[in-house]
Amino acid sequence: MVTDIKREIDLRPTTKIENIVATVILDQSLDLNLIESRVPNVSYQPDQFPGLILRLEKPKTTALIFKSGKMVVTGAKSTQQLIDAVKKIIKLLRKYGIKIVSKPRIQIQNIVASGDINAYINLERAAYLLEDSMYEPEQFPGLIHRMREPRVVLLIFSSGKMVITGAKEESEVETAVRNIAKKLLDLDCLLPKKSE
Amino acid sequence: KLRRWQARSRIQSSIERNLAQAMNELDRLSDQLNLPRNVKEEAARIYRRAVEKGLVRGRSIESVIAAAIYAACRELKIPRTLDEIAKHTKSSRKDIARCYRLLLKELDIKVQTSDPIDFIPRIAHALNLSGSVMKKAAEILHRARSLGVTAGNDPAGLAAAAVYIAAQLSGERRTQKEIAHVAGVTEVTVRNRYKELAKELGIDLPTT
DNA sequence: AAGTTACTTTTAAAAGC
DNA sequence: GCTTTAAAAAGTAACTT
Repeated sequence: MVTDIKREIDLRPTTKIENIVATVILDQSLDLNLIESRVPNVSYQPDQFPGLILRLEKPKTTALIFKSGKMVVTGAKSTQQLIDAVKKIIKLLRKYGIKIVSKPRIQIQNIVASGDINAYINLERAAYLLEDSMYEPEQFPGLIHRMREPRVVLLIFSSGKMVITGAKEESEVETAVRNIAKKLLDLDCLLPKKSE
Repeated sequence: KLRRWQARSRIQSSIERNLAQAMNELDRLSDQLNLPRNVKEEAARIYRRAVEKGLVRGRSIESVIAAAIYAACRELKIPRTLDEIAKHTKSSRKDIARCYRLLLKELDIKVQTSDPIDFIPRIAHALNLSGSVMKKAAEILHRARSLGVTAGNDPAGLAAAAVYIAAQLSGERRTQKEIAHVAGVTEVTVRNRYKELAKELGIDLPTT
C-alpha cells in the first residue's frame, strides 16, 4: 500500500533538462552593425531590441549578442551543448573577421527541466495543503509551487508530470523533484498509476 | 508641525481622491457585471485596504479595482471570470491577474480553488433550464470531482459540459453552441469536457 | 471533427526605454 | 514594467481542411 507507493515514487521520478539559459561575457565591445553586415542568419533591429539575434543549428541554440560584449545563450539541453554552442559562436564571428580576443566567461543563469513522478496528483488537495502554491485552473492547468530549497519554481500537473525552472545547477532539478514527491506523498496527494 | 499637518493632509487627500475615483469605477463595473451588493461591498473593502497598504502606487486604479472585484467574487463564490471582468475595462486580463495575485498575497486573502458547480446556476438560468437540470449537473460534477477527472480543467468548461449532459438527460436539450456561448467557452471545449465526463462517469447520452 | 498553430504559466540574463 | 530568446507541462482557442 503506502510503502508500495513510496517505492514507486522514490525510485521512479525521472527528470530531463530541456533548456539552459546562460550569460557569456567577452571582455570587449562589439560592433553589432558590423556583425549584422557580415554574418549570415542574424537579426538586428535595435529599435525593437538592443541585442543581435544569432541562431545556431547544430547545438540548436540562440544567442542574443550585445554591444557590451555580453551575450545570452538559450536552448542548450546540457552543459556540454552550451559549451559547444559558445565555441561555435566565437568561431563563427572570427570566421567573418570579427576579432574576439578574450576567452568567454560562461555562467548558467537558469535551467528548465521536465519531470515525472509517475503518480497522479490531487491538485486541489495539494493547493490546499502545500505552502507557497497557487492553483487556478481557470488560468493555467498546473499548480505553481515556489520551493525554498532548492530555490526553484515547479509547475505541477495532475498527470504527475512537472516543469522545474529557476535552477542554477543541474543537481537542483533532481533534488527538487525528489522533495516535491516526498511532500506530496506525506500530504497524501498521490494516486498510484498502476494498481496492484 | 504645520508642515507635517500639511503633508498628512496632502496624503490624506490623495488617498481620498484615489478612493473617490476607484469607487466610481466600482459603481460602473458593478452595474455592468450585475454584481450582488455584497460582492461590491467586499471589493470596496479590499480596495480600501490595498490603498492603505500603498499597493496601488504604480498601478492603474482600474486594474486594481478589477482585481479587487475578482477577489471578492472568489471569496464569496460568485462566478465571474477574469475575462468577463477584463472585458469591461481597458486593462488586460494579464494585468488584472497580476494585481489579483498581489492582493491575495499582501492582504492575506484566502481563496479556495474555483468550484465549477458555482457556475451552473448562471448557465442554467441563461438558458431557462429547470432546477432539476441544475441538480443533475451538480451531481455530475460532484461525482467527477470525487473521481479526480476534473483536475486542471477550466471550471466554466466543466460546468458547461455538465449542464449539457444534464439537459440532454432531462429532455431539455440545448445545443453545445448555446451552452458554450453563455458559459464563455468554445464549443470544442464543451464537447471535449462532456465526452470525458460521460466516459468517466459511464453516462450514456441519448443519440443525437 | 481532425489538424495546425499559438497562446496561457514559470524562470533568468542582456541594454534601454 | 516592457522589449527578445528557449523550453516543458496541459488546457483552451482560433483558423484550415
